[in-house]
Amino acid sequence: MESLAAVTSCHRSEEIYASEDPADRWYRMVCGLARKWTVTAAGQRQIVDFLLPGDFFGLTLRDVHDFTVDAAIDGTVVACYPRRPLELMADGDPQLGRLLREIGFAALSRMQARLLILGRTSALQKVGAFLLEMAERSQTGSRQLVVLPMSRYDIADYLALSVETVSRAVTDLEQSGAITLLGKRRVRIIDRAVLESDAEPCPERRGGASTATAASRRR
Amino acid sequence: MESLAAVTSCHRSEEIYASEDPADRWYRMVCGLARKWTVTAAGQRQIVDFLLPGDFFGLTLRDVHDFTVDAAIDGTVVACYPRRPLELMADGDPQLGRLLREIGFAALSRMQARLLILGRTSALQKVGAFLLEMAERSQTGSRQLVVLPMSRYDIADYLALSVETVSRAVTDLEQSGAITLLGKRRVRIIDRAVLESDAEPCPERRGGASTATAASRRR
DNA sequence: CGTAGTCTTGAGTATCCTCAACGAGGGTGG
DNA sequence: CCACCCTCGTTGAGGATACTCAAGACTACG
Repeated sequence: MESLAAVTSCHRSEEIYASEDPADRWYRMVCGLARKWTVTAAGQRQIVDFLLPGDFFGLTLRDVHDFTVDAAIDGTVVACYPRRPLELMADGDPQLGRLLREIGFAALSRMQARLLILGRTSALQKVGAFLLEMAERSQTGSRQLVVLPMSRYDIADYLALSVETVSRAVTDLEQSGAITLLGKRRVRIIDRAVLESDAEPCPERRGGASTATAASRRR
Repeated sequence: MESLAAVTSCHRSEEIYASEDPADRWYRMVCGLARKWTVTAAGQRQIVDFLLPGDFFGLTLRDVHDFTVDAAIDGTVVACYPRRPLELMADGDPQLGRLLREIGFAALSRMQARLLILGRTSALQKVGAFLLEMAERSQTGSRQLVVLPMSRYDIADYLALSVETVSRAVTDLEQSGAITLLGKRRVRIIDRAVLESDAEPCPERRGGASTATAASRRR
């Protein structure tokens, strides 16, 4: 598979591909950070995914891309693979076919995890969950330390919050002792429980699967 | 592939699989409606996906499921396929391997479309986008008519809103002339533009890809 | 040293959630 | 048959949260 790879380096805000571009390549992050985004009908930039080293992207059924992907920081390096040759190669190699399948599933579960974060109601919960996600995904060795290569604006557009709210949430989390800031872009996680469910008494769950009602009570 | 299928019918709220169940099968919706959900740390039910006829689900890399899937209405029918035999069969059949890959990609793009809905800021936008999504996915012949098999509670947990807010948004959309209600669960779409970007002056977008700032202005 | 981008904080307002009540429809049992 | 219960859907009032607008500090860079 790597025999087909072409590696390129990107500076900040350089587009790797744009929405509506022909989708004839797959990509893999080598290092740095990229963001997958679109502009909504209401005119907001919505970041759909942050792409970290090891992540594949550009996967689609359609023949053009739905989103734009650009580098979030200088020195972002991506490998790209021509799609047709790759699929042809997979036709003769079940192992590769299986790998490509798994790559798709990995992207899928990343999206589902994302949905759970966006589905949180309060800003504190969203930011807390985001920090935990980044701690999980960017294994910096220590599970405590989180490096945030992206700006607060990026985080805001990722969580569908305003920049100010993100900033306030980070400040609040620090003041409540859940995290410590080591500069603007480095965070030490002190209390995971606070980030997961932000100060929630968390009553017992209901028993039966009988009805749709009860579950949505409780914020 | 269909030679491996087993078809079952489910009554309302019957679980097709539960979170943490072994993930040894894939599923395909035949008819009816199912919901994929989990309960967040804060105790809310978050519906991650509505599953409509033709949709595949249960796809994962892990050996247990992350979410629970249950039937949202009586008479929901699903086909299920044993995972290992299917993958073995794919090893010898590139065409099938390709199909399985495409199934994964379809689920992925469904999730990305979902993210865009959840990322909307106002309740009117979320509900409007939801109606358009349902109109798109459940092809009822007419592009105008939308059938909503799920309850308002389900919609609320899907959009991360309260039931009351969903209800009010639907009422507002009707009073503003964007939709017409034909009973509680049937909607006629009058003005798509209103649903897409809810009363948005929509100024021109900025030009350069130079910075992250400008895009997040505008709600 | 000025400029541009980033990040934070404050004040006021709009939106959405909570709590509460009520009506409609369906099923069950006296 | 009708009372009763349960779920669903809707509406109103009040309060909490996040957004908007505005200003200022900090950093990097030419």
